[in-house]
Amino acid sequence: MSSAISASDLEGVYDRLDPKIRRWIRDQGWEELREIQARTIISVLDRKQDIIIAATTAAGKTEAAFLPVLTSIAARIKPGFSVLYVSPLKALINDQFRRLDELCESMEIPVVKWHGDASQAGKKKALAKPDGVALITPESIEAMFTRRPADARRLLSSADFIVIDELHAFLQGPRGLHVASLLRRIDAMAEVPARRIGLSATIGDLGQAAAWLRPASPSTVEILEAKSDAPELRLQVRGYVEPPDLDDPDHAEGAGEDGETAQRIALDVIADHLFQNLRGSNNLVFGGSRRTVESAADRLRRRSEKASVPNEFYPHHGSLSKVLREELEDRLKDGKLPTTAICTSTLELGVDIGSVKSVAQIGAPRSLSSLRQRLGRTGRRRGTPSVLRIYVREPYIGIKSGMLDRLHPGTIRAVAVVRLLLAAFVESSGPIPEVASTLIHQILSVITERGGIRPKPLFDLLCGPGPFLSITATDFSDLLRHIGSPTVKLIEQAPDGILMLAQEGEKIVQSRSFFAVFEAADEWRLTVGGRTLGTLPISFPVHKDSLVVFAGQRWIVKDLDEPTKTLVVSPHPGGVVPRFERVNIEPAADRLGAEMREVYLSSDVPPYLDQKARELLAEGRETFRALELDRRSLVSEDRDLHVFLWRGSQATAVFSAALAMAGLAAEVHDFGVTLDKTTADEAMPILQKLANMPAIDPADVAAFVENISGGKFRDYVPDGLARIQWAVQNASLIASMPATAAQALS
DNA sequence: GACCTGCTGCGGCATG
Repeated sequence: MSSAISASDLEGVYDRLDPKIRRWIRDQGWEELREIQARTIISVLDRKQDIIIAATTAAGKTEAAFLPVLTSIAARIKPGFSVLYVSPLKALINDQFRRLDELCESMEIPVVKWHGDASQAGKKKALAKPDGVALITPESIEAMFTRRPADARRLLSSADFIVIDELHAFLQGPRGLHVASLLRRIDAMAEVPARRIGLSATIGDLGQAAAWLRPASPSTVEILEAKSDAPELRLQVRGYVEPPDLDDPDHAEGAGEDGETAQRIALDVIADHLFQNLRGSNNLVFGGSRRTVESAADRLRRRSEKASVPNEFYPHHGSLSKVLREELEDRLKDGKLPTTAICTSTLELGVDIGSVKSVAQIGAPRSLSSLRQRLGRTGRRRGTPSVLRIYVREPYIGIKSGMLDRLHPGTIRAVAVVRLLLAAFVESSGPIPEVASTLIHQILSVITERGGIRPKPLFDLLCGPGPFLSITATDFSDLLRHIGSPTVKLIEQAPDGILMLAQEGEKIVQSRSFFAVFEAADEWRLTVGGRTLGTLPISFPVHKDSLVVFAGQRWIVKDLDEPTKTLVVSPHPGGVVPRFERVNIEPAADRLGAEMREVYLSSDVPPYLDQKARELLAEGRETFRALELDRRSLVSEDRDLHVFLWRGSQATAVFSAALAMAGLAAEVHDFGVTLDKTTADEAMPILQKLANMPAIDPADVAAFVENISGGKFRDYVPDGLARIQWAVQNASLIASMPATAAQALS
């Protein structure tokens, strides 16, 4: 629900703030409140609903929320925290603490950082006299519930406001389910449930966000959207073709031979361009994978050495040690030395690194939500444009090349993504396969918190409107029976019906790693001179004298200690870029698939393409026309059959499951699916049958999905429940399958 | 042909 606030309402808003806050505002040198701030002040002070504040990164959302929230709690004397600020990142809490501490000090409102790295002293003080604002992570709330339940009630149950920062980060994935469940449990303890305020920059579907924030009554959530004047966007899409006879481009990337004699792969040429254009200013280069980040950082450092200039290019990703990452973040924020970070998605969210001159992407992105978040890092000062460069790598086309490569999907996707960016499209969130796994986590947590609980109150506490709405009472009792069975032993039931932890459950809950709903893999720790550089996957083959590229430099393994999983390394001129595992790809929305088709059908040549990208676009369109893909969807190649669907990754996966149900094994890709050793004559009757189905029972399709359950506790999820959840979450996509099959036949 | 995120309580010791 959006509310109109007239100009006359906005007058006098400033005077409604606490005098000490007004003074702080004057001290900041602010001349006026932003409109979003004024509107939030009115909503917080005059109304009672929950609020979502959707505004660009630099719009002052946090202040918008905290100025009226602090005004409203200034006179409170009730013990317990008045405000909980929940953040997905510790670093964000530290940034926020710096901004809030001074303001709150003048109001004599205590602020405490409550996360794993925060000082024990601060937490102890808050435990003794809980009051004011707590800045906390979801995992620390979980820890409080399970390790000190009495304190959790005392500290959390009387909050007036719960502020959720980076709300969009919680709309997807198991961690979002986790936070939503914790909020529900906090409400259940409270006499009066706290008002919730969600802060976010990019949200594709505000209705979805409102439903997350207040599941029982989404329509009551007030949505405050800032009309932002987006800065001028300067963008370029650059095309690169890998050299011929590159059997294994990955290996070539890893080997990093880019001397004059060796074959120069696309990344070498991209590195030249980055080196020439980014030196002298602060920039972010998003590499897409840790491997590409290390490869690019290594190349850029060597270019600096060769040119005898100080290196300005440093890698940043999740496997690098905190110290190395913070050194780079400080260097960016400080702004004294020109700095370019080559990063994965680590520098996408929140953490304060100041404004950068440009953003580059190696590889066409798939997520508009991510891309917008990344772009938000540039053009933050008034009058400065946002600068975006997308570098696309395409395989060399020879006689043996397949038609999917000849369609140059990377180039087409880059154009499609830019078109959707300009159309202000942001994807909404899709199914979450970790529902049942996360419910098991919360069942263990509540039993630990309460010491024991009967099934009915447990169901009422966790299920119903909220993250586990799709779990019925029957599903729930089936799940309890399964995890209480003698073979699983997570829980057991006393003769009086009370559920308690059993042997395995005890073990899981006692571990420190219980608090997070996501898993951490076993890793090697790389050290040099006693200093930790970061971690490598345990599967990376290492032995004494192995060479490795890491943290943007080259190393040789001097020693390895198996029990502590430590590698001692020292600098070395050679090195191989490690693989960091994983085989998934970033999901694409339905709209992106459709937009790619539009790009093929259009003859428009966007001015932001460089010469090579123009050629690749033209060649891709030529292939599209030659294959008559404007008119047909089934194309045979050798003994395989391609089915072009032009849909997103989830719809394509569901289609593949529907085909499996009909007896056809399919491989999924960006365009649709490929049927191995199948002719069009063989496939058409099956597609026809699918197209003619008046209704498909989702359960029938679910039966053919592999690896159907996800999450940390997936091994404890009964197969039947996993399939029911998949069917429920994908019901509307499944219902669209006959139409999709008919489309493929037309 | 992916990425990211988080962490208690206790004993023992040094320091102010």
